Amino acid sequence: MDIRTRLISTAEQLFDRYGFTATGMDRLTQAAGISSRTLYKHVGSKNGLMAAVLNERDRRFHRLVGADNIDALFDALEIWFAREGARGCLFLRAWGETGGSVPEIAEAMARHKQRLRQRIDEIVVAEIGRRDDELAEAILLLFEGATHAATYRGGAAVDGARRAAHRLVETARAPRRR
Amino acid sequence: MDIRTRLISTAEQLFDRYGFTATGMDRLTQAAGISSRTLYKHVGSKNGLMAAVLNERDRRFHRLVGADNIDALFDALEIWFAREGARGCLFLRAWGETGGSVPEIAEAMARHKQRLRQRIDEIVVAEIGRRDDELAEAILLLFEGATHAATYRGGAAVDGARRAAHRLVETARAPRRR
DNA sequence: CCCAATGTAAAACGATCACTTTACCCATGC
DNA sequence: GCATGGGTAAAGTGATCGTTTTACATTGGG
Repeated sequence: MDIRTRLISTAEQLFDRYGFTATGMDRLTQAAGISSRTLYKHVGSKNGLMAAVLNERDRRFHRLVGADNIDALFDALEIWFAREGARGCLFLRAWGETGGSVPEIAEAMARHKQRLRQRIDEIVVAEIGRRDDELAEAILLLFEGATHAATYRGGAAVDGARRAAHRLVETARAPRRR
Repeated sequence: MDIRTRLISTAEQLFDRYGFTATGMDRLTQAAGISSRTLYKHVGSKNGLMAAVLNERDRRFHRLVGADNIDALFDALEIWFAREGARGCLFLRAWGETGGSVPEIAEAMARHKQRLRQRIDEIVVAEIGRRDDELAEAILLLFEGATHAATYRGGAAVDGARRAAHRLVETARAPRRR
């Protein structure tokens, strides 16, 4: 495996499991099986590594969440949690641990969340045949909620989010008479 | 002001703004205006301080979220964010930064989330006159989603969650004929 | 009146932090 | 046939980490 890929992948795992600040560079180089000199040649700094991890995760996330309907969206989330565990959104965690003051990290998070919202917009159009900002916002909130509630409620959180999303889609499809 | 109260209150602010691990004890003692010896007499350790901060926050949170209807619930969240800013759930952040391996912190988070779920159960009963686990779960997810989405979407996230919750309450009040 | 409690200031603890440097190894390619 | 690029190991950088210690001030109650 490519050395940079291995570095970023092991860093992602350690950051996710133990936190960013709490994970030292020694532990990181040892787990990745590379020297610290090589690490700094590749990513420049710890912040650079964090940003690289986030950008790689964003790519991987959107490769998985590629479908165009509600079920596929929450199925993807369920698969993700089954594979890697649920410890909250890594982008928000990185942003929080750095106090929002590291530009590369803040930007990575902003990009990720913006893309997520776009994907949900597309799903809404595929589901009800037109744009609906209120519905998209609600699904985003359910997705975000499931991401974080899954840390303490497990997979049931994803089920609940999927069901609620379906109900909201139904009311959006056939708006109540008044 | 009582010294312990001042300590925990300033610690809460610093932890929230800059992260737990990134906030050193020196910075903490200086901001609180106390010596490190006094700090350790009061809370024993940094983990002890973190747990104390979380437990105090839980008390404060439930004092604010004391109402028994949907609007009051999300109004409380909006007021909270206006007062203190939105940087994600501090309980989840503490749990994540410590890798979930500090018992006092994991327990503080578990208690907090359990109480939140109970409060929402009560709100559901007050709104529709009976228990409804699916509805309560959905509202919890919207609340959790708003808490985290507000970090990057601002107060609009709370509005969206409130509207979605109202729609779900409506469908639960008058279940669709089939 | 003084003892105990509670606070301060400041230094020291060893460990660990992110990061750099020094010195060396070993392929590949002109 | 040797320079060069990319890697290693390991020591060292000064700073900062959480925590403890030493020595001293203040104050309220028996």
